This record gives sequence, structure tokens and C-alpha cells, in this order.
Amino acid sequence: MPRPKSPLRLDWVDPEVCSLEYRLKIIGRLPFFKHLPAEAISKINALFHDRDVSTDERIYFEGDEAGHLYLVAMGKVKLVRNTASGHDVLLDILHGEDYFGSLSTFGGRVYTETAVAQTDCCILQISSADFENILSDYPDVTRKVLEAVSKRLTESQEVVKQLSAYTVEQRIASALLRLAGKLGEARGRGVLIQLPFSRQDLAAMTGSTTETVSRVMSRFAEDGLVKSGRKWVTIMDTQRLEELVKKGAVN
Amino acid sequence: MPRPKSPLRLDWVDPEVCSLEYRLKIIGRLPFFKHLPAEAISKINALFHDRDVSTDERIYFEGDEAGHLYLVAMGKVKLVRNTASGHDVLLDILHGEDYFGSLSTFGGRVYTETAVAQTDCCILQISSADFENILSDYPDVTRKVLEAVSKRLTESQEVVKQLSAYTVEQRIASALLRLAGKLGEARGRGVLIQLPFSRQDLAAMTGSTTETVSRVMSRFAEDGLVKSGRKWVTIMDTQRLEELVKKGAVN
DNA sequence: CGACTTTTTGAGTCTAGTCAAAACATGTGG
DNA sequence: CCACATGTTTTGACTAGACTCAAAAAGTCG
Repeated sequence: MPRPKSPLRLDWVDPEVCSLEYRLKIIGRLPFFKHLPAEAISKINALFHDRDVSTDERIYFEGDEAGHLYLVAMGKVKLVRNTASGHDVLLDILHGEDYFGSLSTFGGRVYTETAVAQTDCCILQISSADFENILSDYPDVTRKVLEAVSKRLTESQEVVKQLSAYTVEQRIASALLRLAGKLGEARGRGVLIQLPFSRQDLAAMTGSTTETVSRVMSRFAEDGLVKSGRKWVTIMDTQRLEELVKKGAVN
Repeated sequence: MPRPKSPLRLDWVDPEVCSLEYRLKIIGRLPFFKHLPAEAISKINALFHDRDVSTDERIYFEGDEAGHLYLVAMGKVKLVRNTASGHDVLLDILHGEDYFGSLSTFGGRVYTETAVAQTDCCILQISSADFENILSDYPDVTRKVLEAVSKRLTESQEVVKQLSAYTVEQRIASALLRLAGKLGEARGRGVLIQLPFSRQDLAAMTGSTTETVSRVMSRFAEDGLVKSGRKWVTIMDTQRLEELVKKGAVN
């Protein structure tokens, strides 16, 4: 049976994207800022710089001095931690108007993870100092930021729980559902995860190995839960995947 | 060879402890509030209520409506998540002037973990509404809270990394070091972890089982890295434990 | 069409989990 | 103060899920 070719359709990152006008829209749409008056947003906008990065480029490294806060204007960015033994751990995948960078390190002075472009990206950056000034000037923004960080903490704790208590199969199912929720797009009767990501990435997300992920994905495909190929996955049966996460076996 | 009996000396929780005067001291010492003028602190203090809880009592449950923020005035509290399969996951152990409760759920409406008294405790509680008012009234406090939550996020991500990439042995070593850093007290040439915690708890912290933890601890004891007994642990060789975490084997 | 990367498959091994039972602490009441 | 009841820890034997190493198959891109 011939497998479908890659159905991914990634947004083209063109230079226009980071135009002043577009940036205003992005920044004005962020949960952090969207309640502010246009005037304030335009003042804040002036503090941001844009930057294009291409796939696999590192935006910053774990251990670097935490000098900037970033926003994803276009494309996807992954956050990873490196281990002595060599295999990386994938903490999160960001897109849309997600933030990353010095925010997660308040109180610390260095980045605690490495940021890698998963696709060609356009990102906006602001210096930590400028961002802290914004926080001082607009208390509401601090409040929104707090909510965003709290949410990430809760998510991280959920991952801790899963790594502690779930089998690899359950963790993979759960990771797929999480990605689908974030990046999924309807495709026929399935949900395509709009992100080029390899077995390697999925292994790094679930604390496993490429070989094991491959075996589990094959099993899922046999059971009609997913379709997948080189760097893409479509979820065909969300409900049964959810049951699998809860109950721990394919029924 | 006779093992040493429990060397734990826990603070006695007497009713006096939550006296108004003592509460003022606790609240005034919190990173969140300590920069505020005495007057503001006394106003904030009036919004807190104290509560005694005894060992193993639940302070709130995962899924309950998140109505309060808590401070640990005396004693230790653990935060756990329950899993369908029954074994709990221990997310954090709190003491001193740590906060817990509705803080980690900003934006959410329910507690995402269960809080259990690890010892007899005295805790202070404030309603979420009152706390939000404080945040509105004192922007600096919001800022401090943001830093605290960020720190916990970073810690949680470290745990994710360890669960993903470390062996059980490394995770246990790392958990012991973390606890020692937080709750350790010098005892002869070792560091006693001032917390009554069982193999069960250590298993729940490291995503393992009591039996495996027991075996690993026996190995550690043989190698002179720790001494331990029923519900207590003393670390005898911090340095070699640290090397073990990094390199992954007892040298 | 090749060269390269990613994915799959296979065989063997080992870490850590499970189940069961014994040994050991701790606290209680006689 | 000792003996017993209870909960915790240790030990043993067995099993299995997941890792490692190695090589073949399948996509992808110039």
C-alpha cells in the first residue's frame, strides 16, 4: 500500500511578514498586550526588533545570558534541554503568538533551555530591560504574563506526571493529542498536525527513542489510530487515542 | 550492625505558632511582601486565616475549585497528582514560607494537584479574591509572584528532563540532593534531610516503585553515599552523589 | 537518477516493574 | 519493660517493556 506523501503545507515566511504593520498586528493580538490602547501598543512595538531564522537555527543556547524575550511571529520554535548523555529533551513547541526566552527565567540570569527553529521563522525580540520597563509601566501586563507562566507550569507538571506514571505508548498518544490541539488542522476525517517533526522529536518529547517511537507509531497505524510518514502525522481517531491515554491499552 | 534510630527532630507545632504576632512575622518575611511597609503588611495580614492540619490530612484536592492561596507557616506540605493507575506523583515538597494553592492555577479555576500535610502543619490561607486584590493594589507583589512561579516552572522542567533522560538511580540521587538543599541540616559529617519521608514518597518523586527505591538506597548505603532508615535519610557524600547524577554510575 | 536522511525491522539484553514473603521498626497496652 | 499489632522496608525470583546495536527499506532533494 503506497503511503501518502507529505501533506504538510507550511506558511511561507516572506520578508513582508515582519513589516511594521504586520508587527503591530501581532503584538496587538498578544494576550499580554491586547487590552492596551493603540498608542501604548505602538510604543511597545518600537521596542521590538524582528529577526528571521531558518530551520534548525538556534535562537539562543541553554546557559547563555538571558538578554531577550521573544515572540513567534511566524513559524514554529522548539525549546529543548540538553543532557550529558547526548539525547535532548523537548520541552515545548511554540507558534502563533507564543512567547519564549527570558520570561521563563525571571530571577535567573541565564536561559535554562535552548530555542531552535523547527521551521523557517520570523521572531520578534525585545531586550529584558525594555520588557521589565513595560511590566513596570503596565501592571495589567504583569498580571497577564503571570497567567501565561502559571499555565506553562501546570502543563509542565502534567508532563512530569505522565513521564512518571505512563507507558511510552500512553506518553506518545498524549503528546500527539497535545500537538493536535495546538497545531492541528482538519484533513478529511483526520487531524493533520501542522508541524514537520520526526520520530526523533517525538522521542525527545516523550523520553523515549526513535526506534521505540517508530514501533509504537506502526502499531497505532495498524490499529487505524493515526497515519504518518516522514516528518508528519495525521490523527485518525482522536477518541480512541484519548481512551488509550486513560486506560493504557488499545482496546 | 545496628542501624541508627530515627534522628529526625521535627518542630513541634504548638497553637501559639499561629498567633497574630507570629503571623505578622511570617507574612512580613515572605519574598512576596517583605518590601512592603509595615502598615500594608498588617492590612494584608488581616486577610489571612490560620489553620492547623495534622499529618496526612488533605488541605485540598485536585479538581476542587481553587478558592484559596496558602502559605506554610510551620511544617511541611507535599503536592501530589493522582493517576488513574493508582500511584501518585509527588510534584513538590514545601516548607518555610512557601506558597501553594490557587497561585499555580491562574487562569484555571480548579486546583491541578492535591496538597497533603507531610507533618503536622500550621498554614495560612487567603481567598483568591482577596489575593487578587492585593495583586491589583501592589504591582510589586505581582512581580515577585511572577518570579516565584517562573522559578517553579524552571524546576519542573528540570524534573521533566531528568525523568526523560536519567536512570532511576540518577533520579533518586538527584531527588535526595534537591531535598537536602531545601531541608538539609548538618549532622556530624553528613546532611540529614529534615523530613519524614518514606520509600513510597521517594518513589513518587522519581517515577519509580518502593521496591526499586529500596534497592537503590541499599546500594547507596553500601557505597557509603547515604545512611537511611524508616522515613529518614542522611546524605554522607554529597560530592559523589553529584557525580553520580552527572555521570550515571557509581565510580 | 543517485546521495542522503529518516524510518522501519530484527535480535539480543537489561533495567526496572510485579508479586510474594520475610525482616525490621515503632508505638501500644498489658 | 516486654510482647504484640501495625506499618515500613528489605530481599528474592520472575517478567516484561523498552533500550541498544545493526542493517535494510523507504522517502526526499538536488
